[in-house]
Amino acid sequence: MPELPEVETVKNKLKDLVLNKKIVDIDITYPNIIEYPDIKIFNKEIKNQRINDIKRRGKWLMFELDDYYLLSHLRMEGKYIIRNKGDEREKHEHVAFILDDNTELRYKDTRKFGRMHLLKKEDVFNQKPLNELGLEPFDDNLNIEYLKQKLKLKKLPIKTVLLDQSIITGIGNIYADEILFLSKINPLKPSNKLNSDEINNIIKYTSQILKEAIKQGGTTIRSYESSEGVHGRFQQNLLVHNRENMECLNCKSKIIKIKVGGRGTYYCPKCQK
DNA sequence: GTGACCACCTGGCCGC
DNA sequence: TGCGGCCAGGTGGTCA
Repeated sequence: MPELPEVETVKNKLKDLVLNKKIVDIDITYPNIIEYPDIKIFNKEIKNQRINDIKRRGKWLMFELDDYYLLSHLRMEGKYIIRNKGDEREKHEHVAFILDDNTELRYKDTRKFGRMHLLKKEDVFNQKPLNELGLEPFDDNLNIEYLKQKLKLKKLPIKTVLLDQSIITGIGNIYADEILFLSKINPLKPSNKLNSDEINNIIKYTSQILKEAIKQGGTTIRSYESSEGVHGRFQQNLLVHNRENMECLNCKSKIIKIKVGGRGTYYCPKCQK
């Protein structure tokens, strides 16, 4: 499932492939992917827009066009692929952006969870979905005062709160487990019970883990791979996630799996009291 | 305002 | 071997 490092990897890969190309046509076979605006307007407005840059905010890919930003969230299994114009459409390829060099940028999403928005450039940061996002993990403003303020009213388990994109954006289920393991915090601990050292550790390890994951090209787990079939290597670095019944790399206890807020959560009961 | 629950989806896995 | 049911999970919507 693409989290921040995977989206960053996709962004960098796509920049090599589609920058400065013009979208001359579009073919959408699963309209629900288009969240905003109405699909007829989307179809009309995106034509003849050039892809001038690709950015990222949290888990959102931002294609900077002439007049608009095309925002794309990959959710669980979304990926982008380049094909030649007219190549047979493969299963699960729901959107084809036909480019001016006789290639097509295709959005493929097995589970159809991904969503796209087309927003006027001047509006993009002050309307949904970007205006609801919290700080980037590498933002200098992500400090103990900020996080303490955000956590003090939250009684929910810290694992659940780490997944709240309005506080820190970009953390998903895999990296939340890893951050809490390194921070030696039990995922069930109520957020408002964390002390300053624990909050500091979360800030420190969030940045450290995500930076390392970006360096490794993200994590390839289950069905996720980035565009063009690129596999991330960070899964080799995972300390607890997906390691149920295996030995803790720190204390040799058994890693256990529980549900927190409905999410599969892995942790070491001895290291994370 | 907060928190719990559900829907969206499909493929993989497990038990029978 | 084939079938049915459960599970995976990011996000938004609804309801208490």
